[in-house]
Amino acid sequence: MARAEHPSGRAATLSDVARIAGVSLATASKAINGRDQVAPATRRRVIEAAEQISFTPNELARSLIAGRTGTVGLLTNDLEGRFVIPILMGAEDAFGAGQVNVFLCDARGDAIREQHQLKALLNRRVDGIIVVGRQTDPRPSLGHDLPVPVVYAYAPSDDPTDVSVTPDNVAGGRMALEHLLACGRRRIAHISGDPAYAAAQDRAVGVREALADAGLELVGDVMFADWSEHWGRDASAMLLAQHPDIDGIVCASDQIARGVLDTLRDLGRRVPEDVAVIGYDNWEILATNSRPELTSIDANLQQLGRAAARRVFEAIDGIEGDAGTHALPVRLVIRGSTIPRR
Amino acid sequence: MARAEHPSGRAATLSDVARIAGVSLATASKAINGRDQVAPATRRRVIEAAEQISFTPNELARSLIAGRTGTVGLLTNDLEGRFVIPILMGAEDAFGAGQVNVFLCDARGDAIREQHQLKALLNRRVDGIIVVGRQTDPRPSLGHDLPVPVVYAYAPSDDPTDVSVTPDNVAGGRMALEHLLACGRRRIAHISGDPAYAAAQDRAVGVREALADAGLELVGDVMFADWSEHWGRDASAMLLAQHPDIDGIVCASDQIARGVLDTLRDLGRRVPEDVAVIGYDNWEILATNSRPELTSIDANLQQLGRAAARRVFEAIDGIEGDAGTHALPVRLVIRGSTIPRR
DNA sequence: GAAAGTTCCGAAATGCCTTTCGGCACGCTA
DNA sequence: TAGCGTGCCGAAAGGCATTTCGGAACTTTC
Repeated sequence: MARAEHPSGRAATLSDVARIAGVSLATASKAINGRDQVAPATRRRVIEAAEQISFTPNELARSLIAGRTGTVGLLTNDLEGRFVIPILMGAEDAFGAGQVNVFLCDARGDAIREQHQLKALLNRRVDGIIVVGRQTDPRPSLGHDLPVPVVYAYAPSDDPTDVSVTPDNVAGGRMALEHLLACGRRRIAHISGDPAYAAAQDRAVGVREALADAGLELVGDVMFADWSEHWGRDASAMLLAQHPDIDGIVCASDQIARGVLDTLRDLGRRVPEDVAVIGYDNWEILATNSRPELTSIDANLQQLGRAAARRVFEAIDGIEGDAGTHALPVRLVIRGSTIPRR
Repeated sequence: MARAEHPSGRAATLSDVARIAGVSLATASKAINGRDQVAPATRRRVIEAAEQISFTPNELARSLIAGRTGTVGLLTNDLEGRFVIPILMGAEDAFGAGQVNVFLCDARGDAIREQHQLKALLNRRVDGIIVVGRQTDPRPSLGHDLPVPVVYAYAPSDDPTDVSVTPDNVAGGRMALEHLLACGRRRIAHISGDPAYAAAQDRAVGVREALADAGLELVGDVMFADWSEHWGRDASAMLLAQHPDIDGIVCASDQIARGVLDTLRDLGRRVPEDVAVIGYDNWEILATNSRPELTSIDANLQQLGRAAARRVFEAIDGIEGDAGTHALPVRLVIRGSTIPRR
């Protein structure tokens, strides 16, 4: 096994360094941490000694004194899903490599397990917690009797006095529709996902609002079912049978949009010339491999993660964050399914 | 902000408990940790006191004494990719919720950053480290002068004296081909991905071996380019133009297979009746949404993660693991692209 | 040359918990 | 009643690093 016992048999400690350098613990500590009250020559001696035995300060002991650990817990229920990861990356990014470390816990959707994880995190004295949900539906709050700040990301807390950050799905729906309008489309339908998801409802609201603002109406009703390609194929087939004159489709996910593209192709409709299609999520692997490539709404999840991390930071530093759910802006990524490419 | 200062202003400590219960620190510790040498009545009193002020032992102090922290570092370069997550889940799973916690670090492919992360992990005195690569190509070893055991997952270490676990790509290629043979196919081609990837080469080896064992030869050469749907579409178009009589295609990824299915559909070939297609990775979102659904090879990544965790465990407990790269079995997932479904 | 002021270093306390070991009190045996 | 064993509790050390504060050694000033 890749394990090399140090010569001493244990990791080097500060007193080892002090002994070798011929100074006291206190002096060694000061020298290494760059505090003054240490003569340059002494400092050099200490640092050399430290390097010699490759001393690294025990972060545990440090944390014990400092009262903060420089760790943050990330509690999720949806590692499998693709939404958590970018958020996690954003958070890790914001925390800065090496400064703060993230404890990752996946509760697998089990409330008991979540409690366990939470307790473990608190025992480890994390400085803060980010809770990442699997959908944008509100989730139960962890409560307020926790000794550390908590920020909810993606899925907001159901308690309005908690701090939550979530993507702005209404704005996303609106943005998608406005793009189709800008592309000259007027007969637009909306194929959505599972109606039980707040995300589906919110995006539909945005779509409707934008249409109303333009003095238009949706062609047919919003079509709800699930988030799959299958549904995208079926829904669009039904849609075109009923409304052959349609010229734009807003899809509530890229998967749905992929299905829609398939059907349109089968039916001989050209995209985007005959029908423009826009997806949602900007899941690159899907969006950039379709024919044509898929215009989509990107929820800026990495930025969401950064925002969550920033708020945790502020709270740790004692800055009062404003409670409530903060909807973060999304962005449009234009590809060939709405605007023809050479 | 969701932060409730404890009445005392700080988290409860063991001495608080002891004071309230009217016993000494030592007794309080014993009572709470279920050690004997404590009278039942005393124990009860202590536990009540602890609950009253919601005391939770400071894991930091504990770790400091125990010499082990119950934490493991997971060092990766590929959070974006889809391979790390199942491995991570498997590892988390094996470690058991609440027993061991995982520090997640993403080095973003930057060696400097990786060094930083590594150092941070060591400072935090993790008990072990799992290194997860982005491809199955060997990666540089972290070296042997580390005070904790290291296990490499997915991407093996380039140092054969390290412990590595990786999926068995040769067996996977073989398995894919044998399945096509079992389906009665004899004129089989292989569309692979980026030839620079060990995974692509290994799978091709397996395919060739299995063909040779059956006394057959590959139709055409192995086609290498990249892992995309685009390539799958283009490659299969070329293939069918040259070898119209083909009846089976092994694809080195599900993405490629999706492209192949598209082309076959466009050309009016029925799958699986005319041509059977098998993918690789068993990426459900792709495999179960295609027409027909895609038979694929699953690398059992979650199990890989568990195996890595187990080996780290063993090493922590002082059990000598056998060094070298361990290829873990993969499995076949049969769907409609090779066997007709009603 | 003595008083005052700098520099630099070290002893000790601190944070929180576990564990060892000594000792007190009680009950039992001879 | 003396002696011994047993059960229960507490003082103190230990793990690692930081910080405060007192003091020794040296320099400056008059």
